Formats: sequence, structure tokens, C-alpha cells
Amino acid sequence: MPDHDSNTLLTRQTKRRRVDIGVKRTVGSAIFHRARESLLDSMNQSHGPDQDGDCSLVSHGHGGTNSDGEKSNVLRKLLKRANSYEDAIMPFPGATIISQLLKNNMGKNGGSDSGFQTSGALSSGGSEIQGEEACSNSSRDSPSDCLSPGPPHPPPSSSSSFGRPPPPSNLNSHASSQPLSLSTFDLDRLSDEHLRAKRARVENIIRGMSHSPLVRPNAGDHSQESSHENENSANSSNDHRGDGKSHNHSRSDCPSSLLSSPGSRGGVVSVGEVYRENKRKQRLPQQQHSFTQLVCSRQEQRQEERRQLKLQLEDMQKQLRQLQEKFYQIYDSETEEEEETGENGDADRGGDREEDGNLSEDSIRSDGLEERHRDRGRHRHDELSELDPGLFLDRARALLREQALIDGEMEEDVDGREEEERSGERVIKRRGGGAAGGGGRQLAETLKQELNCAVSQVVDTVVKGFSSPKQAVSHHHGCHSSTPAAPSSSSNSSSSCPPPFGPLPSLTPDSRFGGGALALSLNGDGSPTSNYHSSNQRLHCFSDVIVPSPLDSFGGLSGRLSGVPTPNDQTEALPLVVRKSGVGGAGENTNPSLPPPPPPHHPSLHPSPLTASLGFSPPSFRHPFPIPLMGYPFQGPLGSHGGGPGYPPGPKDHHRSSPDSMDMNRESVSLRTKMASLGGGHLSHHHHHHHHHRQSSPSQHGPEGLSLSLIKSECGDQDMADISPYSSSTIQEGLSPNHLKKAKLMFFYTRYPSSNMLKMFFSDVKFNRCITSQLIKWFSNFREFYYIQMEKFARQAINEGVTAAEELTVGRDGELFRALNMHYNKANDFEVPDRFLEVAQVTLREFFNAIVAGKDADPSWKKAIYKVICKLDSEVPEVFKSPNCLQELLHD
DNA sequence: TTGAACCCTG
DNA sequence: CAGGGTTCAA
Repeated sequence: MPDHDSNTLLTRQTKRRRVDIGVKRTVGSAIFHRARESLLDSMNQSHGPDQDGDCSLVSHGHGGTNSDGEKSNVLRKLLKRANSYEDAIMPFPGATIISQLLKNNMGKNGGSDSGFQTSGALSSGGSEIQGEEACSNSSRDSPSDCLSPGPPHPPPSSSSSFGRPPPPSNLNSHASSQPLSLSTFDLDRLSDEHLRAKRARVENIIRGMSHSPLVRPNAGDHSQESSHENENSANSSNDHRGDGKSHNHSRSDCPSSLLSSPGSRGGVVSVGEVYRENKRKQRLPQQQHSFTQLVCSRQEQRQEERRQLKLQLEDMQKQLRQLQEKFYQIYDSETEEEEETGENGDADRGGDREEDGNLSEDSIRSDGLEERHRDRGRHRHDELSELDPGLFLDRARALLREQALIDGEMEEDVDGREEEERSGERVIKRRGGGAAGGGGRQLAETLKQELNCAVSQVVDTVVKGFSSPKQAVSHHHGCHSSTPAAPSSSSNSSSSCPPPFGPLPSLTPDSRFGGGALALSLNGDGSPTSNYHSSNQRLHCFSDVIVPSPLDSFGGLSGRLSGVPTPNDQTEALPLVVRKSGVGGAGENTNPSLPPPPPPHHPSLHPSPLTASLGFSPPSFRHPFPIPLMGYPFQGPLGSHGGGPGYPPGPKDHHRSSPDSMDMNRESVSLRTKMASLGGGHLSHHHHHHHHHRQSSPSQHGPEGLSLSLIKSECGDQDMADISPYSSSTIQEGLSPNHLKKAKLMFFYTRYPSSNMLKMFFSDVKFNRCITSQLIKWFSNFREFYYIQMEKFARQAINEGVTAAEELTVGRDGELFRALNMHYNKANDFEVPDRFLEVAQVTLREFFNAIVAGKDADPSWKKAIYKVICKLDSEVPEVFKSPNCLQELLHD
């Protein structure tokens, strides 16, 4: 096993985190590695507690490393399955599954659907050992992901297992079998069943014990599954069943759906993915312990949640109304022509569900809902593996949808209200959708965004509430991977129980498959889709990661697609964000009443990906959550110009195969809306402010921003509390490329800025140790380069026969200056102050003299020069104190 | 022990 | 530019 590697990586990473504030850099790869490591670790069970703790944000995606040993394996399996099923989002699939399982068990072996068995396994804490065995078996049986027919067998005790991840995906098979519909879930009934199931399990286990474990030869054929399953049910304990099931499902199902497109994933990738999933799920393990308790607690929670939701909904409604009014006022005249353009259908669809928070999505999604689901399932597995912008989009949609679903369940009561919202949104959408007037459109979009935002916020809050009971679970959206429960959450929402149920395959499979095909076609590649999902997850999970990257590319597309005149327009709207101080950020919530959005982790996740993908309102949307999570997310103010969240490109790494243009087109609208949702909150406020900001369109600057945003997780940890979404909103938490650029320009004035000075001039950045060190490090690097150049030219002069320092001069057309200017003012759009030339000249002469004097023999000979140069700092123009200084400076 | 700065490396 | 290591001062 690569344990060593993984371990080392972890340690290294942790170290880095501390020290580096660095911009993003390795994050991407590091994350992957980490994820891998965590997975491996979990697999091995060697490691105990999660290290993620610190970086909970970051690591989540990877899935907690926490592994309680054997359990972890079982859990993983279960979780894995769950993930696959997550897509289903069905309300309470678990109940049905359980009931069926019980039936099966009770009845004894009866031909049970594989799915059910699984569920049973999940529900039961299951014997760890068996679980492992099962895993091993599964691995053996089906080394290849989907195909392996391996029926779950009684695990031979001997099997060592690394637990290869069972074939990732595909659990769909049961879908057909399962009665997805059972939405009504009766808690009592569940608990009762649960108990019975336990009994059955025990019995099964005992039975299994008696039987010698058979190592199944690969039953390659899917057909065998049925038989195997039967056997399993009869023979093995629940756990086994679960495993077996997973296999079975995978086999039967996989081939059909999963394999079709993303084949690659299914096979090779799957392993890694699987591990990840397992980890993710591991978190939930606790829940499994007391199922009954969970049920009870869940009920209570539910009630509370409902209340909260109701309240929130009310608020939201108010907001929506206001927005609608606004919108109507403004655009009344505006057309309804637009409506129809294609969005009508969407709107209707959107109507179906309450989710609407992202109506736009829904509408768009309608086409691909299934796809998405499917994708999600798959993607989750893959999450870590890739970051594809396109995927992000998908992901975002999926997330939105999930949220909506959750809301729906949670707030069934409230549905009516939501409906209203939806309707409002639809209207807006329609209008906005129309390509008609550019300006009008923008407004429409803005409104949409706001609406979306509001909805999303509500959802988030709700989710948050749920999440509180359970950790991460609450947000499937963001981190499905992280929390096995996620799926359940949708149904159960918060309740602890979910894990078992959530995972249950029955529901999802259909959607996946059906949708899957579509998705593939749309996306072009199955793989890509999965990728971005994964990416999204990552984002969530790894706050560190750079979310924004995709934006740029997308931004443009989305804008065009949407028909919106220009991305810029929207960006303008965004400007609101600009405000450095939190105020702007505060804007986040359109609703004053609503508390700040966020549920910490998960909620944030959604937005971030979306925003990133959309590239829309970057500034405006300071994702309440994501940023906070991230150690140093984006910056607002500067960013607002160019940098901010808006920075499109952020992570260059992600680009890869961007999502297909096709997808983009289709989704563009939806994406936009989503984006809006993210940024939405701010928009309203921002609109007013826009004028002030020049904002170079974020998109333009975009690329830079993201990278910097990333900073160490560690820093984030420290600030995490502070960072919490809300706080983040006010000031930028991370340094953007624009900040770097600004710092470089400032270097022309000061080579040794004090930390206080930095704070003064980067007022739009929320300072913390990391940021401070990062800035200091920047200047340190600037100086380093500066002095290197000086030394180089000094020596060069000496070699050229220069004998007197006086002969050395630094002019704007000199090589030295050119070199320096290239580094600090690459674009040459800033007029370097003469003072800098003087200082450079002095420095050069200092070096020259020192070298001539042979002082360079002293290891610390440069220190004397530093001492001289540090006194030559001049005052930095006030203009640099403005967050927008860059633009102003450059323009001027 | 911690943070800053320096230095080196990639 | 960022990581990482080392050194030094607090």
C-alpha cells in the first residue's frame, strides 16, 4: 500500500498549511493526494482520528479519515452505496427498504431484492468483521467495478481486505425493484422494523458464522446475481448482504447505466473514488449505532426544522414579493415576450418541485434532472479525482436541486409558500430569459439572482438547522461525499438515521440511469460530468481549494448563452460586493430578517461551485459559506475590480476539458440562475452601488484571482470561527491576484512595508496571521528578486570593467529597470515613480561597492545593504489604500 | 515555543 | 511565487 506516501503527504501538507499562506498552488494536487491518503488510511484502518479536524473544511470532501477500524469498512461500503443512491433524494427510501429487508429476512431468504439487503446491512451496525470480509470478497469478486458479479458471500474470515471499494456505482439495479415511492415514512414503523431487522440480522450472522465462508469465484454474470443475492440473504448476515448487494447491484446495474459513458470511471477510477466515498460515509457511523434513538431524535428535529423552515419561508416569501414588485416595476413594460423563449417549459417544470430555490435550475434541469442525479451518484465517487469546470456546473445544478428537494421534504407544510416563490421566480426567469433587452435582461437576471439567493439562503438555513444535529450530513449538496448521510438528509433531513436509508439504492437508481444516459449525451462525456461533480464536492470539502476557477470560461459562455448582453453587466450588479468592509458582504442576505446564510460548510458549498461555474456575480455573491470555509477565499473589494470572487479563471488547473459547450448552452440559463442564487443576496444592494465601481469585469481579471485566494487551510482553521460565512462577507478573506499586483506596485514605493502598513493598504482584506504572512512573504519575495537583480547587475558591471559606483545609473531604459519593471509591473501599465529608480540606483551601487570591497565573502554581507535600503522606503500614495486602486492607478 | 526573516529550491 | 528549512529574537 502506498500508505507511506499518503502519510508523508499528509504530514507535509499539514506543515505547509501552517507555514504557507500561499496562494493556491498545489492545492489541487495536494487535495487529491490527501483524499487518496485518507481513503487509503481508512481502508487500512490504521489511522484513528481524522486529521481533518483542523481543516474540516478542506478535508471534508475527502471524507473524514476517521476510521474506526473495521466499522469503517462496513460503513464505507454502506456509505458507498448510499452515495450511489444519494441521487435519489427520495424522501424516505430507507423505510421502504428496511421494511422489505425485514420481510426478506423474516421470510428468510426469499428472493429479495438486492437493494433491500443492502439497506438492512446499512441499518445494522453490522458486524465489522463481516463487513470487511464482505468488502474483501467484493473486491475479489469484482475487481472490476461494475461487472464483478460477486455475490456477497459470507466472508471468509481469512480475507484480508483492503477493501477495495466495491464497484462504485451502480446500484441502480434495485431501483427497479424498489418501491421508491414510499415517501411516507413512518418513523414508528421504521423503528419497529429496524428492531426486527436487527434480530434478523443477528440470526443471519449466526447462520453465516456456521457456514464456511465461501469465496466466491467471480460470478461474472449478472444473471447470477439474483441467485447470489438469495444466497446472501439466507446465508450471510446483513452486513454481508449489504456488501453482496452492493456488488450485486453494481453488477446488474452498473453495466447498464454507469458503464455506458463513464466507463473509465467505473473501472479504474472507481477504486479511488470508492475509497473516498467510504471515507465520507465514515463520518456517519455513529448514527448507525442507535437506530431507534436516531429515529426519535429525528422526529423531534424534524419538527423543529419545520418550524424554522416555516419561518424562513415566510421571510423568503416576503423578500420574494419585494423582489417581484421591484422587478415588475422596472420591467413591467419589459417583455413577457422573453418568457416563452424556452423557458416556459422550464418554469413549469420548476413548478413541480418546491425546490425552487433554484427555479432556474430546475427548469433547466428538468431536462437533465435524472442525468444529474445519476451524475451525482457517480461523481461523488469521483469527486476528488477531478476538477472540471463543466462538472462544476453540473454539480451546482445537482446541488441546487438537492437543496430544493430537501426543502420540499422538510417543508412540505410550507410548500405552498414556496410555490409562490417559485412562481415569482419563474416569472422573472421568463422575463429574464428572453433575450430581449440587454438592460432589461440584466435587471431580470439580477432579480433572478436575488430570488435564487434568497431561496438558497433559506434552504441553507434549513439545512444548517438539520446539519446541526448531524454534522456534515445536512448538506448533501455540498459534500455528498463527505457525508453518507447526505442522501438521507434529503429525505430525513437531519435525522440521524438517514445513513442507512439514505444510501438505499432503490430510489436513485432509476433516476440515475435514466438521467444518466441523458447526462452523458449532454455532457458528452460521462467522465466530465462526474468530474465536475467531484470538483464541486471538493470545493465544498476543501475549502482551500479554489472554487472560482471555472468562472472565467464559464462566465463568458454563460453570459452569451443566457443572452445576457455581457457578463460585465452582471458584474456590475455584483459590485455591491465590492465593499470591503463587511457591509457589502453583509448584503448577503437579501432578507434582513434571515440570518446570515449559512450553514457552515455545506451550504456554502453549493454556492461556491455555482458561482465559480457561472462566473456571474462573482463579486456579489460572496458566497457566504464557501469563503469562510476556505482558508482565504477570495477577496472582495479588490476582487471586485477584477479579482474578487469574480475572478474567473482562478484555478487554472481545473480547466481541463471544460464542460461541453453543449452543456453550457443548455445549462447556461440555469447556471446563470444558479449563479444568481449564489450571489443573489448581494445583488440587490449592489445594484445601487454599481455605479461607483469600475469593476473591470471580474471576468477579465478573473483568472488571477482565484489562485491567490487559496491559502493554507491552517490559517483557515484559526480563523475558521471568524471566517464563518458571515464574517467573511464583510471583508475579503483571501488575497487575490489583484492584491498581488497591488503589492507589486507598492513595492515601487516600499520595499519593507510594516505589517501595519500592509493592513492599511489592504484594508479590503481581512487580516489574520495567514494573510499577514502571505503579504510579508510577497514582499520578501519581491525583495529577493530585487536584490538578486541588483547583485547580478552589479557584478555584471564589475565584470564589464566599471570601476566607480558613480558610473552606475539606473534609467528607465536600462536593463536593470526593465528587468525590475517586468516583474513588478509586467503590464507596464503603471508609471514607476522616479524615486524607485533612485533607490534602485543606490542599491545597485551598494552592491557594487560591497562586491568591489570583497564584502561578499561574508555570508551576511547583504544585510548591510538591506539596512541601507530599508531606509529608503517612501510613502505609498494614498490611492493604494483604495481597494479599487488598481483600476484607478492603471487607468490613470 | 513561536514568529519573522533569510536562504534555497522547484 | 510558493514550499520548506534554518536561524534568530522574543
